[in-house]
Amino acid sequence: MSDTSRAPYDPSAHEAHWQSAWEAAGSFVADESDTSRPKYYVLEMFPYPSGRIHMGHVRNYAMGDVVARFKKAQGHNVLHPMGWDAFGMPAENAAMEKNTHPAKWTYENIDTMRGQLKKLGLSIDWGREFATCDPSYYGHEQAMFLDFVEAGLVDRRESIVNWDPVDQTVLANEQVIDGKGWRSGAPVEQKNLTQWFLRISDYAEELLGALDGLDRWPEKVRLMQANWIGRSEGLACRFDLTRPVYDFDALEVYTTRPDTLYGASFCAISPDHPLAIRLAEDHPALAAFRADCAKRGTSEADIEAGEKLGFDTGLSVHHPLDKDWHLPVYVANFVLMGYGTGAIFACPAHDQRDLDFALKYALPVKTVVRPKDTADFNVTDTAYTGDGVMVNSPTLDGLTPKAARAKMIDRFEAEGRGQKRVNFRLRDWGISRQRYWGCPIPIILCDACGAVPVPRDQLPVMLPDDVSFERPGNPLAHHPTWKHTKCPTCGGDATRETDTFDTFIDSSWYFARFAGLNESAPTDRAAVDYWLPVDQYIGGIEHAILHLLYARFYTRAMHKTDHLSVEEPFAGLFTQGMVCHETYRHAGGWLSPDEIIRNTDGAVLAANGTSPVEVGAVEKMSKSKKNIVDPDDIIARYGADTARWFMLSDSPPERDVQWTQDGIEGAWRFVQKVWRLFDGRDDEAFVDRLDAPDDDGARALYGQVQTAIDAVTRDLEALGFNRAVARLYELVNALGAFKPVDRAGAQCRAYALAQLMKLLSPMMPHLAEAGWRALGGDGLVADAAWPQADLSILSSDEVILPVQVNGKKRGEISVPKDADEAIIKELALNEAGVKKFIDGQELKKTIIVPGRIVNLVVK
RNA sequence: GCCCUUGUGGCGGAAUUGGUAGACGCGACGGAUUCAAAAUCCGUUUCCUUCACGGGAGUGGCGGUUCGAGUCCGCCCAAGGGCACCA
Repeated sequence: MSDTSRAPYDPSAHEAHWQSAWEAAGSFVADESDTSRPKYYVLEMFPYPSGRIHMGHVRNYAMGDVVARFKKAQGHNVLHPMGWDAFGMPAENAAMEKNTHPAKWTYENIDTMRGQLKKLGLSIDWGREFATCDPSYYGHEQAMFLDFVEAGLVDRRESIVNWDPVDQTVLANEQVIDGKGWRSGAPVEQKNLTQWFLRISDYAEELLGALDGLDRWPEKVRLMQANWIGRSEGLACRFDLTRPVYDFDALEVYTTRPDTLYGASFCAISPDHPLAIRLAEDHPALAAFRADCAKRGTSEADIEAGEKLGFDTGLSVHHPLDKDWHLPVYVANFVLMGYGTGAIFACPAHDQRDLDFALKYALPVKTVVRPKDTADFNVTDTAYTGDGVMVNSPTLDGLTPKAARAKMIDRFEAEGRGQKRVNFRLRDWGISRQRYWGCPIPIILCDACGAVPVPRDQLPVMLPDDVSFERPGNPLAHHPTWKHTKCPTCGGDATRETDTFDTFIDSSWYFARFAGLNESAPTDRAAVDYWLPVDQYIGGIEHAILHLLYARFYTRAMHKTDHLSVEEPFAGLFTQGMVCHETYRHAGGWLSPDEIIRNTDGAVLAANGTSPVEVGAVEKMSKSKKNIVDPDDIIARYGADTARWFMLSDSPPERDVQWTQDGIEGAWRFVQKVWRLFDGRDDEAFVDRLDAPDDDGARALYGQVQTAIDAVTRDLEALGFNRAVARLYELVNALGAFKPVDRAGAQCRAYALAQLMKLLSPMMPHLAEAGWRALGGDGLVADAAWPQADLSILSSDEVILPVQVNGKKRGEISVPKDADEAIIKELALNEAGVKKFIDGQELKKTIIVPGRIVNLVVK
């Protein structure tokens, strides 16, 4: 063995080399015409081109890359594409702040970020890259929208939006801060605009029911979607007004608790209910109340947790089951117009919101459900919402609430005074955005003909380049010529729709476009039929509801319009956690990690001075807190493999991970440790297959290799990257400790190293290639097959069984694998440590779990 | 307010799903190597008790089921997430 200690591993000398080698070999080019292998589609949520990649991207794409490389090694035909979710507000904000064009800003960012991603060594088929702001993408999106219009999937109607009167723009909820526009500071108005909607609510039942089939989705995401869809069953019925006002003679009420009708106390309508609006015209006090409600938050959390406020209209309604029972009608801030009918009857005893309201306005509280096994029960300050027995309710007493609900619905239906109704919380998807940097809605508005689709041969409707962001409002609407056109139907003067699509539309079908870049249609049918559904989709939990639900709906819409044949886009979903970092703060504000110094005594100081720094909470990396580590800096210093390895180690992938300097240094040391395994072993030939050696030491190493292959395979199968990392540490430690004493030992070591490189390759692809080359392996390890574990060697003839006395471990015995229970019992009773604890006591029971454990129960 | 998730050493976390709690990594401590340092290598490291052998306790808290509970059940506490135009 020659003494050929190598230089430390220098990633910059290797990584670019292997990246070009993969590219030259076409290792990651997906080929849908290859039917010899099962397909596997791995997709990570494509990034918004915000400027530079961040550690969250590194983590997300490292995980996806491990899956892609692992599946390829296992013999799958893998599709692993990448593109850009390139439309959206940040580009317009940049245009306003930096006086640059959104397209220029976006495409420059894409160039930067593509370069950064390539440096990570991801196994991506870059030949399929596109950005959603490419006309070649959004043109197809427009065509598909027209298909949706023809298929009856689209509506145009009025809807209320948050309107910033100064910026002349619609605001997202998150842009409304304390009722004011985030940029202008002007009080936000509620404005009615005519907008386009996709009829996702038609699919509510279907989208809910199909969740059950998504068995490779996190339970949490399925639950969030189910709650979002919010299916409920209830009764829709009329409460007649005791005296009609204007043209209202009744309230249409929806309730999920018809069983509690005899506990009714009052009725309440939403501040946005037509009756409330009409009444407010004649009653200034009510108008003021409505204005007050509009200023408060509209989110469910705001409403539920906030103070319940009401306005007594002075009107009353007949109780539907008792003409002489009159209930007062309030306008109440906790009743939502967008849900049900915007009018409720309230049973305070069995709904906390109603109870809060009733106590505040001194309205009656009548208990109609009592818990089982309680005789005397009356609600005072906590509503009772549990199961139980009906009381104080003629015809219902003694029934369960569930049975009472059914009985009431039957009765109302039989008497023709109401119907059972299934209601959903899910509302139609408003897709109009009054913004420039999005896909233009391909519609022409004509005074004579209404909304007319742009003729197909005029697609795509391109965004104009020459726009100005100096005036507030939508640049498309201000453009001197863009919107003026002729009506395709009547030929008269008409204007284009100046709204653009919600960018969630762009991300609702990009996975289908990746399957094949068809120039003449949105999808390449053969390609989408082959590749879809996505086998493993990976992204942030923040997309649990909207993006994933919209994509599920959109896939169904594409199915209906014959653009693809699946209904569910993502067969497997994984949501990874965030990358967090400590925060640092001193007198001058937040400091970034490279602006601080840690003294040997642990004190933290600002780098350019001695001012003490307060170490704050570990939080998601964000620009505002400056707790960011730039992937480029890390790659330059440690290389992509080290960065990837650290992002995969330590924390379970679904949980948040904390970035630490110690952690990245640990990963770096591991890289070097693996590289040192190759020191002084350049004489031995490449060994990829080996029978179990006879020599004890080599045999043990061989066994450890098999254990590692088996464990890493199962860990990667289950996306347990952190566990796979731990297994590889063990194998490397074993290899480091192994000193071959003869030729057979050296061969076993060469064999172990080759298997290690294959196991390491999905996570540290560059180092694995360098090691594979050092071993003299054929071709690229990226193209090598995944190893198969030979587990037969691990089954030894003797097993070690722990022995418990009364459930506490007191010793161990080594027994033949197929020993019968009498022998095991005999050995266990005589084990020295065990004996002490059973001496002089009566053995009451012996539990022997074969191959697992022995438990002796004494008295 | 409603719905959900998570609580294991100094830290990140393992634990074949009811069977030896603390794998693996980080940190810390001790040692080897070195003129010295870095790097590397070898140990120790849940807590309490004991000179030691050993013993006791222990997976947020309190109960329960079981021969056996981190794992299952009930109640409680704490932290985090979601609850309709950010992507």
